[in-house]
Amino acid sequence: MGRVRKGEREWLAAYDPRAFPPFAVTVDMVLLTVTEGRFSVLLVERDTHPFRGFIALPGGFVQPDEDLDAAAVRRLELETGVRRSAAYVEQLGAFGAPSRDPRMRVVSVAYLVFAPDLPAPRPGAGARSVAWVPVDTVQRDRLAFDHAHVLAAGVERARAKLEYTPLAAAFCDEELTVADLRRVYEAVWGVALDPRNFHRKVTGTPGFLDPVGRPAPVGPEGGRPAALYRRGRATQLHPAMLRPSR
Amino acid sequence: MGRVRKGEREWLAAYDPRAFPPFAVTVDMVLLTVTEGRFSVLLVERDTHPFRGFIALPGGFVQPDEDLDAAAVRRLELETGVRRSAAYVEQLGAFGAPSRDPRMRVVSVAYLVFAPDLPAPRPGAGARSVAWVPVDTVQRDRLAFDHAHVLAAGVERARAKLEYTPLAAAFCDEELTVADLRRVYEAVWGVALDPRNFHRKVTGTPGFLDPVGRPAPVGPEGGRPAALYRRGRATQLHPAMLRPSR
DNA sequence: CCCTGTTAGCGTCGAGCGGACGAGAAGGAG
DNA sequence: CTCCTTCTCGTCCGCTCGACGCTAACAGGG
Repeated sequence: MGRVRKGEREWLAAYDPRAFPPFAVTVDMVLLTVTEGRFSVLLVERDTHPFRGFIALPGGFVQPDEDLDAAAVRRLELETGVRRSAAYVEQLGAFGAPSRDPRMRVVSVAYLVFAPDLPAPRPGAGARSVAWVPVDTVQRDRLAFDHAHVLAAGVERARAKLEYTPLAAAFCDEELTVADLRRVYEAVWGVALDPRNFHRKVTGTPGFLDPVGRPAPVGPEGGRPAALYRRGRATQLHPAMLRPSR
Repeated sequence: MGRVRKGEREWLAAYDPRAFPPFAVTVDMVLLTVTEGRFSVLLVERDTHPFRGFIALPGGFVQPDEDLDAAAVRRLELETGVRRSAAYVEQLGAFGAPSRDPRMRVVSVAYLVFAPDLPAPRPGAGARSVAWVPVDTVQRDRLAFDHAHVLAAGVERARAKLEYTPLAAAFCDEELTVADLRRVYEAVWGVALDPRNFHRKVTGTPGFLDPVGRPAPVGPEGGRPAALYRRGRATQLHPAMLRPSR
């Protein structure tokens, strides 16, 4: 709540609640990761009304003195234990159809999070269970509220973001190989990419990846060890990494 | 407000208002156009508290049973007389810092609108005056609330949208010439574009412009009459129309 | 040791796109 | 007519990207 300026107190006393219809404001988190080669979203099974027994995006009410972004980060740490610095967080948009919550008028501000591969978190309050679910296997008709719509928006935003930002690295550990990054693109876009052209593109884009100068341990399938990289400082890709065949 | 299901009434009766902190929800409109060759935004001068005398984006409270998008469209017609079909409207995002409104906790959902060149509208309720202001001459420290932040987000979103969508045509009349479209890009991006390469690019992208088969009247500076086009059916540009020199 | 299978990384070729620019087409003013 | 304007088409060249060949560097089996 903002500070009240001198001289406005009388005016505030005349505040007419009918002119300021009350809303509840929530944050809903579209938490995305790539685990076991699948592009997945964190979903909870609700244990409270409304939509008890339905699956839903994690979320909750914004506190009276809490910034929207802060509420999202708090929820993120609550649900997954991920600190903000370890993931990428951006606002997805506001969803506020009058009928989206049967209890009362709720406007939900959705947030999109790219998280590295994490162990499945333990259920929080109000949730029966919580799990990473591959986005192409989500049962949309079992999703609570308008979360099918929110999830679809988040997935599409994520797919587009990989084209013109280096954010695919946000799905990987701090030190990563070119193949790690390629597997992120392949999982999120659902396509196979040529490893050689991908390597040329990624290593040739300044600011995308910084070499560590040390090789990664050999993977389970053998083969030549890959060089390790860290995320670079670029925030945009020029030119963009375009999805094939559109 | 959603319908209450059977069996939930008792539960609703136990509703604790402290668990659902009340917020006010508003829409703020970033109305953009190109007029007299300048990329401009519609701003009002406030005549009511708070921020009386400051300039602001047009906006207002969302009604209890009103969808967010519907509130934005209502505001659009109210402020400019533009019907939804004549302009492009998309949500920009939610802005909800706790201190953004000194009266109470307000979450504002900002909308971005691309409108064709319009006569300056008449002031609405609570506004002393209303005018199209070139975005590069806006006095940011005279803007109310966090509208400098909202406006900056809207302008940047608009500049990016022109790269990968055919929405530049939303700033033009229904029938337009390639030069009309080029002047939109030049005004929004603040750069000069080569008319010949622009022509090749625009006419060579399927679905961007559909030829009408009729020439436009000769402009004030003379020259060969340009062919008229209408907006095509494409929603994305492939490949994108990239800004020069980045 | 050699041979094989794996992945990593480099090189090459050709199609296509975009920036720089030339030149003709089609109008008006004088 | 000349001169100016803008519109439209065409050429050249460099860059990027898709397709794909080839070598480098590991592990494991014989």
